Formats: sequence, C-alpha cells, structure tokens
Amino acid sequence: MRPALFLMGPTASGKTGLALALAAAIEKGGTPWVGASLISVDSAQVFRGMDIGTAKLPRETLARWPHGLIDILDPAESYSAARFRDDAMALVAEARAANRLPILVGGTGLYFRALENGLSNLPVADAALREQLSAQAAVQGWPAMHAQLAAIDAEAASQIKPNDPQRILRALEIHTLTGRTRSQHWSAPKSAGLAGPLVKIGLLPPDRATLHAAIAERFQQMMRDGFLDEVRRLKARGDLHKDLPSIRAVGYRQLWEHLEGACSLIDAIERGTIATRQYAKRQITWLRSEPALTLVDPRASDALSLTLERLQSATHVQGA
RNA sequence: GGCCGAGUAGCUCAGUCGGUAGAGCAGGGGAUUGAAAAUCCCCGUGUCGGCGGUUCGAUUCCGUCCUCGGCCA
Repeated sequence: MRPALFLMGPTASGKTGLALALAAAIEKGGTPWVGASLISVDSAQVFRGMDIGTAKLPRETLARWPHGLIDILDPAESYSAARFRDDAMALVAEARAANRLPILVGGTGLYFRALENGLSNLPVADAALREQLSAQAAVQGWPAMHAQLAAIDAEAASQIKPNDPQRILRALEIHTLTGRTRSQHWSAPKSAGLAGPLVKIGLLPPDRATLHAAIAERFQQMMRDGFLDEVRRLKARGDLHKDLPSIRAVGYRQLWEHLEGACSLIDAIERGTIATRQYAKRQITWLRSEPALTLVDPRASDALSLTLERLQSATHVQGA
C-alpha cells in the first residue's frame, strides 16, 4: 500500500502553501500517483459560512484544488474526532482506489491522532444528558461532580482535574449511557487507525517572534477582508450562540463578544490575536510530542523536495 | 509657576496601621480518547520613581527632587 501524507503545523505556518505546491508537483507527473487528494484536518474549516476567520483558501483556489472535509457542516452542528476519523478514513480509501496521494493537511492534533491510532469505542455525545449534567454542576460545582466520578471510576478521576468540566462531563456521560466506565472502555481494544505507511511532515515556524508577527498580520488582514461582517452574519441568524463549538473558535468568539457589547472592537481584535497566538502554541505542543515526525522549515526552498523524497522512500520500503 | 492626584511585575492595579509585596492579564511549561480553534493544570525578586531624614528597621511616615495626568494662573 502506498503511503498517506500528514502535513501538520500551527496556524499561519505555511502548510497550505506546501500542500498546494505538492499537489501541483504530483499532477505534473514523475511520481507513482496520478494526482493528490487534499483532505483538511481542521475542526473549524468544516463549518460553512466561516471562511475568513478560519483562513480557508479562496473560493477559486478551492475550486481548482478541492479539499475534503471543508464546508461539510452548518455552524449550528458539532463535529467530533470520531466523525473526523470515519470521514477521513473513507476519503483516504477513495484516494487510494483512484491512485491519488492522500494529503491530510491541517492543525488539529487530536484529529490527526484519532486517524492514526483510532479511538476507543465510546458512545456519541448526548446533548440532553450534557445539559442535565451541566445543570447539576451549576448547583453543586465541578469538584462535586468530580467526586461523583471518583466514586464510579477512580482511575479516570485521578487523571482528570476537579476543575475540568469537559472531561468530567464526558466521563459521566460515558458511564450513564453505557453503564461502563471510561476506564473500562479505554482498556478495551480501540477502533483501527489508518492502515499503510505514513509520512508525517511537521511545519514549525523558525521562531516564536516570527510566528507571532505572522499571526498579528494575518488577523489584521482578516479584518480588512470583512471578518467582522462574517461574524455579524452568523449572529444575525439568531439560532447560533456563543457556547457552540463553531462560535467558540478563535477570533469568532472575541468578535461575537464585541457584537454583544462586551468590549470594544480594538479590544476584541487584541484578544483575538492573543487567542490565536495561544492556539498556535498548543498546536506546537502537539507537534513536539508527535512521534516519527520530519520537521521542515516552511520557508526553506527545499521543503517541497524534502517531502517528495520522504514519500519516495516510504513508497520504496513498502514495495521492497 | 501654584494646587491636587498618580508613580509597585512586560501591562492594569491591590497592598503593607513601619518588619523588603500579590492579583488579573500578557509570557513560559505541561496534560489532552465523539466540544480540541475546546477544556484544564503548573510557573511571580520586582533598585515598590530618585536622593535625603526619622527609626533597630522605610516600599509604607516626613522633606525634597524628577516624571505623567488634571485643575488654576
């Protein structure tokens, strides 16, 4: 089986540029593939109508270079690592069947890991149950919920901090829905990860200061491109709210708060830029702990040839 | 020039009835299994504006100077 390619990197690191250059190079010929299939690994670009703030490629570019898993959801919906794994597995299989190189490009570390290693067999999220548990937490406080979790799943409780609403909620949800604890599920076999060889390329910006400057500049550009109007349009729908995964996205959350009158536009932009910086930092943390990763400087001229080389050798190893 | 207020961490500010100081934000490190652009954890020495005085001891009280606001000339 021919390899799949992971292009992983923080926001504003230049991974999209490399992905497109690679796709173009493969189309020209001289490789075992007839072309490339681009698949987005991005928890925010899945949403329709969220284009500017998620730094989606321009419409024309996407028309020329279609990406899988972009614009597949309405912002009122939620996506998940598990759904991503299933969707991406299908798209990779499709690409392979057509003798195309699957290029998975993006910055959502959890999604990459879910695809590579699979996930435990867990129940899907239950909105009603979550609401009920949250209401209970609002009265008792999360430490009390954590204590409740400790009574049924001491191991999970020891791994989860008493102030981590999301994970306490999820662990309780798993138990309520299945009668089995998170720990029990975790120790059972997981769903399969992506089969076949994998080439993992990590794009790290040369230094923190350069990355921060690029982020600030890009946020300003987004504002010039009409980011605020985009958020205004989402808000005008009336059915979205700031607790949705879509609206919690970096930049959207801050501009949404400004539109609610919580802060000035200047403040919102400042906070949005800071949030983007912090997000990029978390992405870098994921990258650094990623095994078998080839790090590439996105600005270096040999980024493309280096990636092709890695693909070549992964293909040969497989053939031999 | 006169009067008043302020000067403490990168920023905004608490505070010390005199025993050399701590929050939020920023920044750094870490965790991460159906919300992950999410959620959470850990990390605080800084001539307390300068110089003098009082005191065993001053960032704190007093004097003076400097800087920045505001008001008055």
